[in-house]
Amino acid sequence: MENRGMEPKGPLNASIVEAFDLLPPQLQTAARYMLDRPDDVALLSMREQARRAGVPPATMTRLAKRLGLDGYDTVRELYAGAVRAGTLGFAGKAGVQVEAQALHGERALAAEMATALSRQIAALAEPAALDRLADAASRLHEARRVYCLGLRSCHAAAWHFHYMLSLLGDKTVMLDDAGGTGLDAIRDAGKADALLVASVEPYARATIEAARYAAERDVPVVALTDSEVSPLAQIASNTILVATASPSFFHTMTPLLAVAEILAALVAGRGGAKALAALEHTEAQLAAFGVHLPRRNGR
Amino acid sequence: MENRGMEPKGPLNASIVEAFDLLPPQLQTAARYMLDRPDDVALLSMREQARRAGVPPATMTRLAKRLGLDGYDTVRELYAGAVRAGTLGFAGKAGVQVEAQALHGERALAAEMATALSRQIAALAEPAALDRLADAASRLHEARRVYCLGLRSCHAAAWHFHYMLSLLGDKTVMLDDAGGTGLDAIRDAGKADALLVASVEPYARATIEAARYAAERDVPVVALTDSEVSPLAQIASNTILVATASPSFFHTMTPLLAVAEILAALVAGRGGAKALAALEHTEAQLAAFGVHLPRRNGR
DNA sequence: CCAGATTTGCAACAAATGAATCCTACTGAT
DNA sequence: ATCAGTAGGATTCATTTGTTGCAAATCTGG
Repeated sequence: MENRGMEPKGPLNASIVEAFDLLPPQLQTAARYMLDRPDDVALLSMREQARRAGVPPATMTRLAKRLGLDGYDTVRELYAGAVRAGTLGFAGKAGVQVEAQALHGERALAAEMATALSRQIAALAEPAALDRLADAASRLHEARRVYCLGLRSCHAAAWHFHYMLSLLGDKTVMLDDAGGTGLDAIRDAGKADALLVASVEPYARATIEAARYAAERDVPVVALTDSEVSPLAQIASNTILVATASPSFFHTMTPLLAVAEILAALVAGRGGAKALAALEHTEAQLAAFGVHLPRRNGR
Repeated sequence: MENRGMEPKGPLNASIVEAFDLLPPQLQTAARYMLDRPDDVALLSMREQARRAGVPPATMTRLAKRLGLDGYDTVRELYAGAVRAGTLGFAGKAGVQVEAQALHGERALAAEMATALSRQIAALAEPAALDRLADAASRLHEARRVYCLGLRSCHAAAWHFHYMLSLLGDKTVMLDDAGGTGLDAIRDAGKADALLVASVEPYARATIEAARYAAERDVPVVALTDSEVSPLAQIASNTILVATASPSFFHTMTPLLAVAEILAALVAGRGGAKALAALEHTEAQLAAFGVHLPRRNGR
């Protein structure tokens, strides 16, 4: 993040991209950082950027020279100029832009979807929503095990939540229908566990039934759903509401995923240093398996 | 610490104006400079600002303390934050909220994540991004079949794209590693097909290799990735960039899902009435199977 | 496998930064 | 006229900054 954005145009992006392939690995990570967070380049000291990029300070200087500039100060002046000119500005304008300049057809739809999503997600920062998120995170944190359930359109969010927490340990269990075994694993859930369940209209019967089953067994149910009066909301002990309306004729699941990610982050945050250690352990394991392409440094 | 939603410029403007009359002359010139050039406050060193304002450096420090802050570094951090968020206006409202009403700990993190996501997604409405989305949609629409690939953290987005389009017919094929069969199905892809592939840092080796394989066979590759210089971007014929930065220590996949949804909507839109008919057909089938709860369900 | 070139990290450096201190100049009330 | 009390400037100090030199590590071609 930071900010940074979908297409963070830095003044040097062109040069960087062009030279990138011929750059040695460390310089690539530095270059990459500059591409990813142009506002940092303008606002932070060089050493601080080096710290965040995970390279020694010298690398930043070397990169600057490699790009044909005098030193890193020159780089920063360039990016500062872009900030002043508003070239770096991400969105914001976009919202206005969409309404002002008449976009037509496909582009208009895409732009409308993007701005709609943006608003819906921004709504999650409202105090009421924050309270619900914090409460839910607390429930999930206290649970011995968290069962994750989401079918059909809600599968992506539930699965992703499970995936994120699985990086920190084996606290979560994904409930899915693979192999026709149904959602049997929910039978193991007890009072000390919790069920994270996502469902939006039209509510999948299997989802609701599983949630009901869990609730009857006094398993705390954390529901991600689309309405205060959804069948899930009535079962659940915690409910988080997400918007699903969209300019297209599909429902959107993006706010749902956003909530899933925020919840996962909060739960992980409660884990504190232990969670971080677990994450590093996982990463080390993955690295040992060669799952990922080599990345010349961490962070 | 009052905050009215949308001050035109600096985050301290209100405090400054309020205190201005009671300020000694030299501090006033310093204060005026801060009011006039908020950009400089964020981008220049304190001494440099003092130089330009025509006051000794000490004055700037004194002004900062006079405003109730620790020192001038604090001032600059504030203005830097405003540049990151404020210059763009729009969802920044919530961001201001975070700073204004002292949110602490968990809620603050949640709020920051939400606003960051909101901004990252809003960035998708920028013209450059819209172009890329439209081009990619065109590619996918023309393809006979669309193979969808995303492993690990990118699985959710790839799967959801597949799911959405699967509601409209069987044009898409999901490539996953289930059952250890690997990504073999990609072998069936040909020139007339397309591969939609998502991968962000750290790039999963299998994903990149599969994409490379496809590209070598002249299968058009539409890449959803996080950087212009990601290994995917170099392979792909179409690239769409998404932000993954997040205040939490996880990468966020929400913008990725947003792109997936927008793409699916665009592709569906190109299908026109036929797509809609297919959707209704699917829904009828699902209803026949009793997959969903009856719609009128409340209370 | 090795020589040669390149890349990389560390330590050192001078220059700058932001803040603290000291001291003079000024104010206004008595 | 005196004398607090503040303002403002210069000086100083401990940090931090951006850069460079050098040696170890790494890669490359023969």
